[in-house]
Amino acid sequence: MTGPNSLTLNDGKAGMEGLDKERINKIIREASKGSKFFQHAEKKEKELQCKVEKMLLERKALSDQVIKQSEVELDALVARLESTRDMSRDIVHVDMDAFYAAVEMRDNPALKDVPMAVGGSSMLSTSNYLARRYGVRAAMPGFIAKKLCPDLVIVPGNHDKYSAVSSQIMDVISKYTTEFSAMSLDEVYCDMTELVQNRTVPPELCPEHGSPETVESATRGRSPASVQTDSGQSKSESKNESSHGSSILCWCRRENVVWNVVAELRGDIELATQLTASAGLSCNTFLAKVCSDLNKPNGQYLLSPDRETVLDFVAQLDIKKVPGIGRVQQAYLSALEINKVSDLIAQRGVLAHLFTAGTVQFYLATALGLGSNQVSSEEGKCKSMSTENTFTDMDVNDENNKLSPEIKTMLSELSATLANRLKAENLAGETISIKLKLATFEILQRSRTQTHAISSKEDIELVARDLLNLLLREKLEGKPSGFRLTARLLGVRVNKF
DNA sequence: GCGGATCAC
DNA sequence: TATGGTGATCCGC
Repeated sequence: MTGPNSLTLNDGKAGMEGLDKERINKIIREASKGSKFFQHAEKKEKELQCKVEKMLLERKALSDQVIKQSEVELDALVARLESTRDMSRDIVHVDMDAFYAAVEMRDNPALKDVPMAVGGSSMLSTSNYLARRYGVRAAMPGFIAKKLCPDLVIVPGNHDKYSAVSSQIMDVISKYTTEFSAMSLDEVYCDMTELVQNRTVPPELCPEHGSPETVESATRGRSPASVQTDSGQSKSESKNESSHGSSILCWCRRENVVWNVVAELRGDIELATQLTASAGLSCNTFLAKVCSDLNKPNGQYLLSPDRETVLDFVAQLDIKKVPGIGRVQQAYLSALEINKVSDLIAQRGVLAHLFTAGTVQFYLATALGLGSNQVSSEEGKCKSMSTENTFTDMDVNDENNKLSPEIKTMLSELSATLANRLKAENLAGETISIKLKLATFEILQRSRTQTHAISSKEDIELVARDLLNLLLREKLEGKPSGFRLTARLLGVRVNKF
């Protein structure tokens, strides 16, 4: 009933189907119990439950009539959103399979047949598929992972190496299209539209310009053997199901081409890196991303650029697979018995009263299968830069309630690091923020906007120290003398470049 | 503009 | 023993 939280397994990742969640969650809770992290997570969980219950009360107060009224109003928005639908682009989401773990397995064959993860005892970056069978996954502390899987091998990460491999991957992709953008070292959106168009035979020259049957068999005939045996091929057969009429045959042709282009791209990535990638092929980034997960690992899935096909696809989609819907949204939605994307449309009249206009619009766009269809553009410039560090618990104030020397040293180091990074990109910003995570895991942030942009270590440190002083004074208000504010993380950020 | 929250990777 | 770092965005003041 209650949604996932920081103390339960998030099994949304590929390779984690059919696990014994009960048992795994018990072990996770057992390992966490009593810790400050656990207490904080429990507190947050209770707060969320309260908000959910408050929302349910609001829901109860809504009359059928007022809901109906909103439905009608929202139908205008749905129509407006529908009018923006553009299925003309071939957007591909390429996602490396268990990237960091795969690199380590490639370079050390002894790791190939054992459950392993990359990271340390306090945090894992990723795990291989064997480890996922035990519930071991990214963002899980290593010591808990060890309880779930005592034989787990944890290898320290090597970011420089992953970065170098990532460059190789980008090089391969750039041979296909210049329109791509990397979301991380292992995840890229590509726009293959031009390439597909250049490779597509015009319909009048297409020899299979006959029945959908003909095209279907021709599709198979032209596919290289490696593609036919691809784990995604069986799913892809549905791509021609809704083909009617000659204009649709054109689409089939386009789908066939993009399918083969992406299979070729994945093959080239594997040749260059000995690592496998999965891909989602669709007409916008939202759908492509969802699709890239469906035939993981080492597979691809194509969703036809056909309105009915897209609507059917998103309707049955699990709400937690939607990028942008995290554990909190999921808690709200599941309390409303919204578990599939189709439920969003069915309950649109309710949503209108419980969420902001922006959120409702996002939900409706999602239910229509709409999303961005440009991958690069959109101001690739960064808008903020930050540096933060977690350390063993540290007093923020000294016996005179001034900033402790340790915290001042930390602030100085962070300011220097940030100033160097800013300098490397020739950036300077007007707004300075500090972030403090207390030993209780509570997070506090303070910021100030200057009248001019700054970038030097000294300037940043001066403002940041002032902010930290103000925060300390605020937090010591009404506290007995001898009270110590204890922190586990300090961060500095610059923005408004 | 600010501070808290949420989300992704 | 032990629960990350970076960047973006949104909401309600």
